[in-house]
Amino acid sequence: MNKTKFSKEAWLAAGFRALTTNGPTAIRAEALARDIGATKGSFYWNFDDLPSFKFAMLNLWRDAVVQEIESYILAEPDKFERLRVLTARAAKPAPDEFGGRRVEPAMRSWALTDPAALVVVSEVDEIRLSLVAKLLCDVGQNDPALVQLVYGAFIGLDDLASKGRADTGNALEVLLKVVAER
Amino acid sequence: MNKTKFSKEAWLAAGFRALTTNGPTAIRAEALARDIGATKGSFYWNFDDLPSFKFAMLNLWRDAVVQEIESYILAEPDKFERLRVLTARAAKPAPDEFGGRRVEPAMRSWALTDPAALVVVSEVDEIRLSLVAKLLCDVGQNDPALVQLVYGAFIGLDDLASKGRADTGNALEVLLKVVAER
DNA sequence: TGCTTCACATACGTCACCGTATATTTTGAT
DNA sequence: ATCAAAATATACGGTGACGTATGTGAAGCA
Repeated sequence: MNKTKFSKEAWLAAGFRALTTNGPTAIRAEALARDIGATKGSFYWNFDDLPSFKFAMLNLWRDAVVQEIESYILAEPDKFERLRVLTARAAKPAPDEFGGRRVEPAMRSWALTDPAALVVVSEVDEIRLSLVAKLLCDVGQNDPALVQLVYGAFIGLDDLASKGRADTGNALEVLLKVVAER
Repeated sequence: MNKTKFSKEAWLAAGFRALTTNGPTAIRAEALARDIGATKGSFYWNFDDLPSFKFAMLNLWRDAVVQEIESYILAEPDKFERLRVLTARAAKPAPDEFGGRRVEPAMRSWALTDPAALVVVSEVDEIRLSLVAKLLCDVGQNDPALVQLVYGAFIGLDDLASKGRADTGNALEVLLKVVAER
């Protein structure tokens, strides 16, 4: 299928591995090359330079997030089931996560120091905040602060989970239960 | 007062500036030296090497967190007021934050890639989770998932705030209001 | 004044990385 | 089998960092 020895996808996957294990500054041409058993030559053939490679990573992630939302959550017809699916996805991140490790905290961490990453993470936040607002609105909850609370908990619990602490699923379920009782 | 030109404190403050603006890998002897107008000589006189400098940063932060809890929250006698103070501190982080920027997200980000940082962040999480558990217990809430939810929201909203998005205070207040209604 | 120690500055060798330029191999078309 | 293009490898100059070794001005004390 792959005509070439090292596809763009292979390079990008290596990029996400580097990002999740050693942070954004670990995204380096020569290090990635060692990882996949190639040399810089292939990297600079497939990508113009490091910034454009990182740009490709960021776009890939945003597209995956949008895809995830559309295929898992919006596909669910029932209002309440949609919220349940949301917490379930939060509890156990997509199994096809790049590189096998949790990408979300790494992306948010990246955005702290890289303006290009901040742009994309902000776009994703916008998308997901709108989604949460809509889902909550569908079940009769219109408080904007509640939207921020749910999404904030989503983010924070993911961070705690990445450090092996929180049981994300239970905690978010409690929130939904509490909301349902209003 | 300072007999020496460049105190350990000045170096550590520069370290936090570097961390918050450019991430953990920006904590470099020569870069910090340029920042405070010194050279490496002073750095390696005051600290053994980079790992021990980072260790000093991590300890300083943990001590500040403990200090913060003891002086602001535990000092408050009223159960409910303690919770309110907690949300207030979350909304507007300590004004004496190192380097003038939000340290919390940077520390959690650091912990993603540095085992030494993970140890200290985990200690801090332990301390604050116990604190939240106690505060909630004091007002009659014993659900462990609720503790995780509150602390998760605390973390996540801080991250969102660092990206200029959430109004941390309002969101956490909503949570407490909801809890109070149980 | 001379000596020592402190608190830095400077000089050095090494290494990892960037991006470019230039081989070299592999693939596809004729 | 030949030739061109595609895909990857190698070689290079330059930069910035680490940690060590050594130089140096100022304080403190004789």
